[in-house]
Amino acid sequence: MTTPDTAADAPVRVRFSPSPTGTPHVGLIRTALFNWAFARHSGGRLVFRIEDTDASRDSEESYAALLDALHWLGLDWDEGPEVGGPNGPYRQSLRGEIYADMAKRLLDAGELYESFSTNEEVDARHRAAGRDPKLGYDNFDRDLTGDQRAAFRAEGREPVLRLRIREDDLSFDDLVRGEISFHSANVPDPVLVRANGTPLYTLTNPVDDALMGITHVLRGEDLLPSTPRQIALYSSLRRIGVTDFTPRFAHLPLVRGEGNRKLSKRDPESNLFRYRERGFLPEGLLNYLALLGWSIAEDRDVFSLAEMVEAFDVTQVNANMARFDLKKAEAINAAHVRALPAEEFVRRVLPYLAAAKLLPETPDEQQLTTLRAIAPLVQERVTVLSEAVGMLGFLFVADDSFAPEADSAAKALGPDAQPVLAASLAALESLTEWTAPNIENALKEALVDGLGLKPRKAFAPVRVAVTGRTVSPPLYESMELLGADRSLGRIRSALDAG
RNA sequence: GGCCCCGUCGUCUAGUGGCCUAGGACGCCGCCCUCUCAAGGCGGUAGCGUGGGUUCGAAUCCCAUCGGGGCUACCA
Repeated sequence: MTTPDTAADAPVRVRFSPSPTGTPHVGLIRTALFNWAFARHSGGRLVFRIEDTDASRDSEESYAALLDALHWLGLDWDEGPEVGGPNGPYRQSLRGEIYADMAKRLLDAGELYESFSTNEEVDARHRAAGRDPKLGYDNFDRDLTGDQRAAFRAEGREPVLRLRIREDDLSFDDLVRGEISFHSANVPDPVLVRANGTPLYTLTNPVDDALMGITHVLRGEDLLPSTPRQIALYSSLRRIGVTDFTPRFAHLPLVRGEGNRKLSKRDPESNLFRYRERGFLPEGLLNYLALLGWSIAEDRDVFSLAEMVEAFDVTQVNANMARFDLKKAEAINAAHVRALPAEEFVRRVLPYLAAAKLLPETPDEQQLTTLRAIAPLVQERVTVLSEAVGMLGFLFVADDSFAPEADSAAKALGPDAQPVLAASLAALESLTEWTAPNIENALKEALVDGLGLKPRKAFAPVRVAVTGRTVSPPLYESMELLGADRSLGRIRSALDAG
């Protein structure tokens, strides 16, 4: 293997370098997370770089979305947009001069060459020689003479710049997969600069990694086939003195959708912000994403980011692809929701209640007190924060717009419910102290002892009358918080409706 | 087609030659608890793709085969 050595004890420098196209994808975030965890674990630095060299696909909205995503998740970076750093600018669209200069140096040194062949010509040559036309570029223009190049120019053709791959063996030792072998015969000289003079990813990515001193490249497996030509470019950059080492590579398994489906950027299932809207906790989603290819211990899968940082080791990452399983993601998230201190849960759930217009942006003390009291009861019943909206609606909705849900009413507020509601009302009206234990005793006495009903039958009508749903937080506590007047009022309404 | 990667319960995984008649988690099923739903507790379901080697011994190493995936742009 001829992989050049990495500077062995150089401090770790990793990077997250997405292209701003579309909405942030969960697979992309997993890559960001692993880079982040690797940097933090090793005490290294994380560079955040935007690879926007394709003006036709990149957008400012996507750029903003990327920043929004990382901020929300709490994944910070040491160099890059917003924080700056010694190797800026960190958007490739702003680094045109750097690439132009680098391309010139490489061209002057003979590491790049002008290529005039059209795809049709390459294709025709393959066919004429009896080769498979799908082989790709045939390195035809490598040794064009000055006269030949001038002749092409005279035809009005502008050349692309290709990398002259000199080494035969382009193998490397992948941190997650071990040795991976490529022979240059299968790696055509790649185009690095377009005919119009603008640089391609094939140039900008390795050049920036070199200029920014990146020691480890952690990225998706989809980029594995581009590694050999990048290694070749590194050799060229070393020869002209731009860098003196080649980074180590780690190709992370791809994240796929249900049923082995490809998780495309259009797929709603892949849209990070969808998880935020549903009320995933950043730490919950990140925990789940970490599980896609990595595990912290044999018998454990719920952990904090700090614990992940402590334990993360990229060489322990699994090489096979992982499917995104929403059920498990929710289960992991639910565990994080339950682990939240009650006060923190309140703080986190507030925006969701506000978005649903259940509470104002800044609730009053009365509302906060109620929310704090019910929080522990709701916390263990939701998997995502947005579920709290449906569960807490009955407490905050205005009385004149309160109405039991149709399904629930049909199930529990039929004719049979009338005597139950009447008995409940009678028992509760005589209560002097409106507390959960008293409510419980009164209802049990009236319904279970009095009417001889099974508990599960007995409380359903009351639950639906008061909370509007067959599924709610515990009934007695809910009624205590709602207050006697409102609770009794709702029972009377249900009675009248029947 | 070519090149490359991958192959343990349905899913995510532990496993780096004996600790494995394969462990955990999610899901699913049952029971317990119980005012609904959760949570919690207990139990269950289910897997080393196949065929050859190597070895006293293989989920672990090798080969083949089958299967899955990625790449194959003047996208990234």
